[in-house]
Amino acid sequence: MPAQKPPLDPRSVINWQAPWRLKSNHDHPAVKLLKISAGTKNLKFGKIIHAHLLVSNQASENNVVENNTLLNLYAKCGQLSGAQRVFDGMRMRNVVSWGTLMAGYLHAGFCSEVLELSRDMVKVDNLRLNKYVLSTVLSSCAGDGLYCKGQQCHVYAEKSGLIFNQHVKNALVCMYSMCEDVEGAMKVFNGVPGLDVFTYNSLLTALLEHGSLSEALDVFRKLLEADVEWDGASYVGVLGLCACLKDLKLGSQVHSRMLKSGFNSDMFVNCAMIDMYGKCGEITKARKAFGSLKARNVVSWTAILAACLQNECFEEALKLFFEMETDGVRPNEYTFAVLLNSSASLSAAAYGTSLHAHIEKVGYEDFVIVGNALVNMYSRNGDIELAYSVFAKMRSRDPITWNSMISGYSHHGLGKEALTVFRDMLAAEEKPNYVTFIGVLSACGHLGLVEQGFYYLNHSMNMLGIEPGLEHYTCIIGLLGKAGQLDEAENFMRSMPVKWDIVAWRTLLNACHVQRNYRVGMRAAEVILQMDPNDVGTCILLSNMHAKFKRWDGVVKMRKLMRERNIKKEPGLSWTEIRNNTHIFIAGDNKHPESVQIQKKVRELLAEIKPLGYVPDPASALHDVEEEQKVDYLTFHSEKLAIAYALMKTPPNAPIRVIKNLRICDDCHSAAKLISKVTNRLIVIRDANHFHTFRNGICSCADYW
DNA sequence: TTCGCAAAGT
Repeated sequence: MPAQKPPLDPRSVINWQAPWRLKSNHDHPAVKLLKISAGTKNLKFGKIIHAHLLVSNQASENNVVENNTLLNLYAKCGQLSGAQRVFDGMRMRNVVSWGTLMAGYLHAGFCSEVLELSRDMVKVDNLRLNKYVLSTVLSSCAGDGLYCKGQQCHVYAEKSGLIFNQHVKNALVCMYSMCEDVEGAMKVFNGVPGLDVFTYNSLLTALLEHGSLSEALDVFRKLLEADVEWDGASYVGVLGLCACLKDLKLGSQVHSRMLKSGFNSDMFVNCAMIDMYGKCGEITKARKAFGSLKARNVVSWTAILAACLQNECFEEALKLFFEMETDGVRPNEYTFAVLLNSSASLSAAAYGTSLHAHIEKVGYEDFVIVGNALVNMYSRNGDIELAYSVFAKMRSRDPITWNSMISGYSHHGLGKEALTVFRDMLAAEEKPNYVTFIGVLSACGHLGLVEQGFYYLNHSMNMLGIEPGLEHYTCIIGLLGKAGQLDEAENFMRSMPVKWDIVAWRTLLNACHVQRNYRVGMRAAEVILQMDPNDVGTCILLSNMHAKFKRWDGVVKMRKLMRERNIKKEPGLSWTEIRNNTHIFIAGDNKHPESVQIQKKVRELLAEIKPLGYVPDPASALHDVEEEQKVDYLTFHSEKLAIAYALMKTPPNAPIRVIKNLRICDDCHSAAKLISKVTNRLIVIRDANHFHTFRNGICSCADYW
């Protein structure tokens, strides 16, 4: 029976007149058209062909190739039920039929169904996995994080020799990367010869995502040696590497390579370029890259916003945000996350709050990254209660959400609350990571839980396969120091095969300062000054310590040393936000228009707290100011001025929030405690390291900071 | 019949 002429575009190159003359099924015009429909995802057109086959009685449940093509059409177009119907109706099936259906499920995100199908394929039709099916199964393992299944596939790939197939190898590398087994991924990468650009790209991207920078650099070097041609994804990956390394030189080289190879109009590559320049501190070049874009989308706008904020061009960022909206590009969750995070590092509390309102108005509050950024913003702005209320309301959370809350509580000295959230995290079956334990260990520090801290370090982390790092060990120093076990802390440092940095030794020195252990403190200071003879913080702490022990010769010696080496401390600065305006105070400052009233207010406050036991601490005298300044320095430390001003300008009962660039000194700390009592105000001071929440005469840090 | 890429962060 001759084929009917279907209602088709006459320009079609297919010969409809004489299909019977064609020998192979593969060349059947209907099959060809179905392939075209699938390739262009044109379901409507494909359905017409399908209907035609049915009407003209050409459709046959025995024609495997034709049915596979049909199956592929529905699978590609995301019509899983249609694909499944075709599959179920086939009397004869081959590996391709199974593979096509599985690819459909994979694409729609039904990874476990893919694994089920692969089992059925072996069991029901007694077929073996080929390179296509194995790749699809591996991708499903990657998508669902099914590490063990993925490893079984690896064994099968080795045994069957399919591992030498490019796609299988790429899928394996990808599986290991997605299951966070960097070593496994690198093993396949290094062990099997013959890599293509996809392998490099997917491995590089995955390594960057997991922060394995040295391995990423390794892969990058091999990519250069391999002399394979880069595609867009290679540029994106390599630029991402430059951004993480903050390697401007390498980034510029990649830029010129990109210009030569004609990838300069690729949107993805250009966004990565803006990001790279932003992260490398080259805001001018980031701006230039953004300016030369032919089209802008929400990603490129967000990238330039982030670049501005990272480089502290705050006003420009606000201007750009406005421009973006007038340009008709709507901000999305990433844009809001960028803005929130910068208002957190700025501690622009009022801006953060107004952003929150805006976000709720446009309905972006349910995105995890936005929730995370809100938790972070409120916590960093000193409002841990609001941070928690956002956290509690979040519908979905990721490890960052939990970590932000745990470390937020820890920074605020709320160890008990931090550990409660940690327990909730475990109960929610979220896997803690490297960062989680930094927060957990510092919470143990606040609570003085030495044994528990060591248990987390030695057992819990080990069980979870998390290798402790310098930050964890430094938490342990803090933990021992806080518990007053300074000799133990020092022994721990001297016996562990850890490359301690200045921060770790300063943690010990600080503990000695608080616990008044002159002996260990001097030894710690000696080590630090060997590492960096000009470490300002240590010189000051050391001189304070001498003063505490009334070793005035030591104080004089330190002062002399600092003068000789021209070690200048940063001037003490405090700021507070009142009705959207930020007021900055410098110790002993009389340039503020209301400085007379402010100083009067400070004197009043100090007189008020004197009966409660406030005694000026001479050891703190030089904390906030240079020695040469002939001011009543103790009285007019910057945080005292800020507190006094906030008390003058805010309604009774309103909490007071102050940020200070240095550590708060003993004197201001005890004054703030008593002021919170006599004025019945909540006072939150964020200093260089901690949050101090003063309430009714007590500080959240329990006088240890 | 299969795969990878951009903006946020603790």
